[in-house]
Amino acid sequence: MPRDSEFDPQHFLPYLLNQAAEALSLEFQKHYRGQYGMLRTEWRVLFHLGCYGDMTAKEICGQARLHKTKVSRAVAALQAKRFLTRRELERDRRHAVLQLTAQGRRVFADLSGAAHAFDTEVRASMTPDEAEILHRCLIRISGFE
Amino acid sequence: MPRDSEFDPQHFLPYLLNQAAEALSLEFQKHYRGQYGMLRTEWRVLFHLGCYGDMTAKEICGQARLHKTKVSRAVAALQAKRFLTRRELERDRRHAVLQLTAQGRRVFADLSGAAHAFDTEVRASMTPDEAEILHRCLIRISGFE
DNA sequence: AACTATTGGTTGTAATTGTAACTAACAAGC
DNA sequence: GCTTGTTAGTTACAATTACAACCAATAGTT
Repeated sequence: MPRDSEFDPQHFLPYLLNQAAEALSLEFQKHYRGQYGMLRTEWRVLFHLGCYGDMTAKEICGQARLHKTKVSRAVAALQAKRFLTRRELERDRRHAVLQLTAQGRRVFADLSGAAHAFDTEVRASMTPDEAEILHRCLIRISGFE
Repeated sequence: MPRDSEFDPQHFLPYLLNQAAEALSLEFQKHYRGQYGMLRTEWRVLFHLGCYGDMTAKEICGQARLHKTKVSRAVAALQAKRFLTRRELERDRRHAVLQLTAQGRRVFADLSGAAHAFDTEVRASMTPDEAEILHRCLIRISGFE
């Protein structure tokens, strides 16, 4: 019996958002973890490289809003799995452009297909209007503007 | 330059949700972490106890959807901080009812006030309609029904 | 060139979390 | 009473993450 039905965890946005995010992430994990033994950050890095093309670790940090140590370790893991290669730039050897291998691209194709299907399924529980508003709110909250 | 503007991380719900949840959680952390040295799970447990009254760890697990080990550790930490006490039930000594101390209630009052203000501020970036739809979608996604 | 600052990225270590195995209390069947 | 099964909660250990210190390459200054 709630003492204060006006404001409880169910109405606190950070909390609710966390619950929802957790629920979906746990569900989708099966695909990248079960099939390819990847961690969440690895999947994200792969997703970014597949969607936006070759880029450096730094660029991924910015785009995906991931800390550089997380990206660094994810890249090392993806490289160990032969999903990507790194090519140092001649003009500045601090940078290394990351590039999916043929195998990496196959994995990306598989997972992004699964992601699309998953996304479609989740959206099936909403009207198009709701989906659009949800998207708009989330973008705004994330601070992408 | 996106290769496939139809489907990218920005349109994948688990991803977007994660970004949004992360952004808000990081922001609100300041309150419970900075002021009271609490961890996220500790804040959640405190929040639940404050909102719903005394209950056992098991009940918190169900309500807050937290694993029992997380709750166990959070309770130990909150107890060490003198924010709650545990009272074993006579009829079944496996259960222990958790109860906020006077100090715990003060902390709860402070933090739930901050939470309310924070929530109000976030909602200020949306129309009431948007807020309501967002809430509905998140509840649905979280699987609370 | 030599000196300092900055940048891209890595690594070490401590803190946190997840998983599974465990303990203690109770319940049910015999 | 003695097994066997369940349940509430804890603990041990492995996996993951965060934070800070670090290294190497480059840029800027003198």
